[in-house]
Amino acid sequence: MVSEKYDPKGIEGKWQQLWAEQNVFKALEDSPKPKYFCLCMFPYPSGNIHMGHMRNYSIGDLISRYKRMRGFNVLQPMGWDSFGLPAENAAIQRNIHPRDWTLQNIAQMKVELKSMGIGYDWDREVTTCLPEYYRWEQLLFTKFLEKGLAYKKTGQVNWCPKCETVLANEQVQEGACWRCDSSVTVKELSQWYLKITAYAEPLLSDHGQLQKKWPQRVLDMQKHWIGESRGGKIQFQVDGSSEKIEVFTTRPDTLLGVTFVTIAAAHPLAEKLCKAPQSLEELEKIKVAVALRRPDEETTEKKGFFTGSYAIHPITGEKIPVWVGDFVVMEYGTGAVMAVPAHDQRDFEFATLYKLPIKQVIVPKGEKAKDTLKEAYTGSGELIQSGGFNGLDNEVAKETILKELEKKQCGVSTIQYRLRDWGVSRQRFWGAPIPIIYCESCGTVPVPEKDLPVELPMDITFLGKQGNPLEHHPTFSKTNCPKCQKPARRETDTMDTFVESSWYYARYTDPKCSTGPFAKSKADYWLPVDYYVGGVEHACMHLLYSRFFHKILRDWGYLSGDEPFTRLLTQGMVIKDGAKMSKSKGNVVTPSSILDRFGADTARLFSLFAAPPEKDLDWNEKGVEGCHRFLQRLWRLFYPHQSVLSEPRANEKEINFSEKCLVLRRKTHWMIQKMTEDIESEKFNVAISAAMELVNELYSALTDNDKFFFSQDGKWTLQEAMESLLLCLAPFAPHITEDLWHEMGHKTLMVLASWPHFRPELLAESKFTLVIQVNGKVRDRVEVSKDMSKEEIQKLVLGMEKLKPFIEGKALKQFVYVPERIANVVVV
RNA sequence: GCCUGGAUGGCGGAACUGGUAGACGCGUUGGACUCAAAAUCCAAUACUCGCAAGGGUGUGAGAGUUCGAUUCUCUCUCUAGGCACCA
Repeated sequence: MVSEKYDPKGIEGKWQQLWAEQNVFKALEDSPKPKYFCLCMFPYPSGNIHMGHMRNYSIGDLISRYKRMRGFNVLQPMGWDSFGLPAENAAIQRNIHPRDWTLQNIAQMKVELKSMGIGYDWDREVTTCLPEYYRWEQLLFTKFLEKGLAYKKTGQVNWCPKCETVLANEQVQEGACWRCDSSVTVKELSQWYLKITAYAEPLLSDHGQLQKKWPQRVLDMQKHWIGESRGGKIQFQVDGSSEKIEVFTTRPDTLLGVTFVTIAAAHPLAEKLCKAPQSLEELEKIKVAVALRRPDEETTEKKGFFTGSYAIHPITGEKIPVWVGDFVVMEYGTGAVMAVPAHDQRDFEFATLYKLPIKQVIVPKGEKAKDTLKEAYTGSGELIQSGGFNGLDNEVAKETILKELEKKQCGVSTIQYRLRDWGVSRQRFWGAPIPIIYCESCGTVPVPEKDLPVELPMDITFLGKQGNPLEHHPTFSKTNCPKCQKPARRETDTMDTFVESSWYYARYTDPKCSTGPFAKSKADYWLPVDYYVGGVEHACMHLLYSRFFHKILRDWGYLSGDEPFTRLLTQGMVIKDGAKMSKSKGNVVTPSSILDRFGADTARLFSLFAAPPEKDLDWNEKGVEGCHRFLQRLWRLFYPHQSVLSEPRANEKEINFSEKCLVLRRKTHWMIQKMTEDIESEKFNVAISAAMELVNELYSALTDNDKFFFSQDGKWTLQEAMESLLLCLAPFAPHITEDLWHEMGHKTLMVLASWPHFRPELLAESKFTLVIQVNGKVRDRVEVSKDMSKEEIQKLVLGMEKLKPFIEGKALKQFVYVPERIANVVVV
């Protein structure tokens, strides 16, 4: 017997246990149903579940449960992105091994997740800090090396003095470390890189497959991040030397407007070209200034100097001066630009400052060159002062000129990307060791597969400074060369944690595989992920790296398909009092406190109701209470009628429904339709409101006449409404609905029930509310029959008393009638 | 500066392909129940003029298209996120 009071604590644990005992969330590959892989971005095990997690997983579980009810074989796994800095910080502060700290946190968070009643297949749990996971990542790294897609490069890297670690460009935000916010400095280090740039083109072009299924802004952000520029590389011979300066330009059409060449201070030829007096000192000054420049620094006046050397224009053969400019960066393109001051604003400013010639070569069609330019003209037009190219449309000229240069073998059309290779070395302990051995005779040798994994040692001391403790470990770095067996040194750098999260989704398809990262058959069955939910902050890093790995794994034959995630939902942050919840702001509300007070169903319902999923959610205690109140209302709708509701349903055909029942049944089927559509279109907050409307309507029916539900048709109507409500709310509030479902007499678990079908014929009405306007302003409304013709409607409307003051004495200009909606009388 | 979103009551948010603006929830007010309170139930709730009937105004601002615009077009303001000497 159901108790009078809704007691979430009493029912939630009970059903969670039953679901677990009956293994309802276990995903197997031998189902006749179509597969559905629903995935939420896995958490970093920081200690406790926070509101962002709760929102994320409520969305994922809603989709998973909904799809299961729609007849899909659903896989929803959970795991732990468990390498990372906080574990090392904890190790330093508390003298505990990062592994122990991490595993404790995982245990704690798992308890919290379970108390939320999320339907995970826990048999597929993946923990990235365990050797059974990272050994495969190490294997993949050796494949990268073998395929020439991993390489070592010495260069300037971002160095965080506090974390004592290298940061990827992507991890530097406004000159500060993305995690600890310290100012980032520059340091020379030898680093491992993965050649993501080799996949720039497919990463960009496969966006076509994601259109409409991923948020447009994520696609846009990735597109800018990859930053494709089409243009050409053009060589300028250095006058009196065999050296060539290669420039990259997107505007080969302006080639005849080149009046000088500007190179970066870090350009390899810079020193050689500095022939003018004092030019070497100038070079040094600019080098230092550029090196100290912060990424977020505002651009001031451009600085530069003439080197004393000249280059030969590839078309005209003219001698043009070579300058060094601080605005030319070595990292992009070729580190040298052809300066066209008339058609590039930066070149224009530079030329104006140093009084260099400005030559116009493009003018709007039919116009002539201006006497003086106030700024660069970057628009389109036709070529002038360009010899044989005169009169050409500049878009056409781009190709024509490049072709001419190709003939002369001093130019080629290319595509330049902004994307840079992915530096994966970290001078950190708590990460997957890079499986490399340095041998004095054999050089850089990958650890053979049979020796994997390279495991992290347990006996380790954390100082909190002096970089990676692995370097100070007595034996870790000491090993023998796999090739020649001589003593050799093991790499002590570990991998960026983004490497783990780049392929974890695939590991879920075969999480215990001990012969490889996963079996291809399993991956082919489950992948791609059908629905991926997580924060938009991962738009450019995690989501790009995962796409890169997926293409790599496809090309190496590990799996099939071009893209890892078919559909992406980026959920907003959880905000309180106008700011993101954070410890420093002291505005944190923990999910566990909400679970204790209101239960999991309320917490989940509120997470889904308070805002559309992609928008920020403002945490509001009163709103939580409102959701709790709704569930209580649902409970109380059931309780007084439990004897009626638990009776077996009669045959619908034998019931003669009163008008009142038909109205209620219409609302029931309207709700089913509305909720189905709204869930499909990710408007979860609106879906919930439809259920609330039906509950309100049922309450009203009861207030009118409390004996209503004892009549045959009333009872049937209530049973149908209640059953539909429970089924539709099941993905939002699974415990209370499961409980009431069983109270209604069902013997099987609701989790496994089918989603209800709405009956269109019950939604049909013979009447509708006609809105009557005069000159576009609403003046009245009237109930009319659907089978009235336009003429009949017009006659009815024009004869209406209420309209008289607005139309009398005026001429009817037009009568607009939109069937079943609106009638507009236009008078003048 | 550039790119992409967004702007609707006191608040969170609804609104089909251009067709009743404000669903649903919160809050507020009033009522019922109660000795009383809480809880619950019912009702009202954009602003404004009016005793009322009824009228006027209203979706960031301004224009435009239309019988009719929160929705489409243009200009602008504010705001969030992303990018930035990218050749």
